[in-house]
Amino acid sequence: MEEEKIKEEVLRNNRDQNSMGNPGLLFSDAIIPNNHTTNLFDFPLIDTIDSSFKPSTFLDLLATQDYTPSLFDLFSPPPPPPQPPLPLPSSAVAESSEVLNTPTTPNSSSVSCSSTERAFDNDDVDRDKSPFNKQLKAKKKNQKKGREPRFAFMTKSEVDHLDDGYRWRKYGQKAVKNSPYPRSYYRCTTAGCGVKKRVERSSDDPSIVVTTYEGQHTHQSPIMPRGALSSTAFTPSPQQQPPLVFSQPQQLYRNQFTYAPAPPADVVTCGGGFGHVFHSFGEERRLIDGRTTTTTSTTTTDSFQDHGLLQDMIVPFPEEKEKKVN
DNA sequence: CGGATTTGACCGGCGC
DNA sequence: GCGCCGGTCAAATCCG
Ligand SMILES: [Zn+2]
Repeated sequence: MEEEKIKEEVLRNNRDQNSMGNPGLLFSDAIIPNNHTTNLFDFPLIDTIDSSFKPSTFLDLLATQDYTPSLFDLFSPPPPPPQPPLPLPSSAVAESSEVLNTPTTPNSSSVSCSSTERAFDNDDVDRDKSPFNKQLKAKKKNQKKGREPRFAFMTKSEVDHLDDGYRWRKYGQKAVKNSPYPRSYYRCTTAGCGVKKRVERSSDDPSIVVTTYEGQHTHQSPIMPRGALSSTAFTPSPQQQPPLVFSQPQQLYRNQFTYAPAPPADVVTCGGGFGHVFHSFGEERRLIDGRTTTTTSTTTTDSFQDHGLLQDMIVPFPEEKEKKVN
């Protein structure tokens, strides 16, 4: 299966080259019409994620965050960097996800955004299982703008399935309206963990995968620290056994790094122009077929000037990776 | 044989 | 009220 994906990606790549007039421009082109601010970035993204999102919602969620900081605390554990077998020479990447790994690989770029948060809601799954009705189970969850924490990751990768260390079961796939690529819906297979995730490729940049996580895992990643699947005998992750949650309510990680691989400055970060809580975290990297992808996600809290941040976090990568040769 | 995918149908919300 | 749309379910299927 993966192979297929790879093939697909290859195809995509071709297509990309063909149809894309400006491959150099990454999402910036799509997402940020103006090289003006970061806010813009956020908006579009969210819009994409939530069809009927609208600024109000955005506000709402932000407000929520601001309103209940403790919630953050509750589920703060971001997708712990599973750190797959990454033979990266980088120094220790270590512990904090916020610590941006050193750009070991050329092909990586990332951006992120986040959204909503919601308190614990009992998911009442009392779906009626009437035999007569074909399927009348409507999940009453919040279909629209529920209040669960959501984190969107933009990853530059050719493969959809970035191994984030968790086990996912696909439960649906739908065509995305404005995109030739479908969106896949996954759910964490761990019992008691209702974390969901959807993965879709950017229509503008086939090489970018947008992964949206919903909820927080109530468990550690199933992947074992000492690798089994990794042929590499070395364990990248030092010790990833935090209690469960970060006890830091305000994890103001400044991890807003973005790599600018080829394009010098189309990087973007998300910004919350509303001046609210900022949240961030996460990063996943995967080495694929010689290609690495990195993702980072962040959210913002205070209205900040992405300017400075960007500057700070951007790691210009002059190195031109060997793109796929084909 | 068990678990993960696939895939078409269905559901609730929203816009018109 | 109807149709569109995103999201989910579940039966069938696939695969190790
Ligand atoms: Zn989970």
